Amino acid sequence: MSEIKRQPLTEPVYYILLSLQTPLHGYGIMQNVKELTNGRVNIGAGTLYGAINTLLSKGFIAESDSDFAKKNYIITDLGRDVLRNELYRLRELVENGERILEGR
Amino acid sequence: MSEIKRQPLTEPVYYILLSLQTPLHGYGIMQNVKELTNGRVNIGAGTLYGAINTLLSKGFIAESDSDFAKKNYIITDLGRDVLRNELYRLRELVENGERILEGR
DNA sequence: GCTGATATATCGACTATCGATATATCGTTA
DNA sequence: TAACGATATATCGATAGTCGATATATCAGC
Repeated sequence: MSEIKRQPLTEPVYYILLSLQTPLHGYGIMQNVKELTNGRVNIGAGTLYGAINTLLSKGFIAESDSDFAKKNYIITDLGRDVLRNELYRLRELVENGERILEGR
Repeated sequence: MSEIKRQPLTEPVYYILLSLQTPLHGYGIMQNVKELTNGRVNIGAGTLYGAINTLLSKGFIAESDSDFAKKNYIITDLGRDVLRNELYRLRELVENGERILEGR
């Protein structure tokens, strides 16, 4: 497994990548994440646009069908690999937590 | 739910709290986390001792039966509440990931 | 025309992480 | 007994991520 594919993701970045299975623009990501988490996760503007630039430069997302007012993004194959690995990592956290806290 | 009980935990802090169900010292935490995660999570010294101080000041852990060479710590009731909430948050991340990535 | 929602972007403050560095003790073994 | 690696605590600086505030502009409805 290459290093780049198994970096832990922060919660905002995880939800940004989950939101980009189909093309979506920045503001739409904000709303989508808020809805997905029933209002719990509110991505700040600074986080969002900073994260988008970082994800673009890492090749985890790409620009897609932007018009003059809205820039749309979509996850790349590399981004999907990273996201799948993150899901494994999260399952490990949950399993360890359940085993230790609930004695399973 | 009070604010302090639902702050997202970072991975190192999560594993530090999981390690302190029984009294343990700093270096023991390092080793325990490495073992729990099959070598994947390696908590740096700076992270560990910085996190211990933060957790002490927040009341999530407390000192317990230290001797001159080893300082032992244990999770508090507040810390256990925080850890349980973190487990709920992680399950939400996993469920959202599975639903969106695997169409469940 | 006014207002609020939509939309992108930058800034500074803050926090956490990490590896490097430092110091000291302990047990083994050459 | 001297040397070594493991144990153990602690600080430092570099880096990166998050957040809220601020700024700017467009768009729809009233």
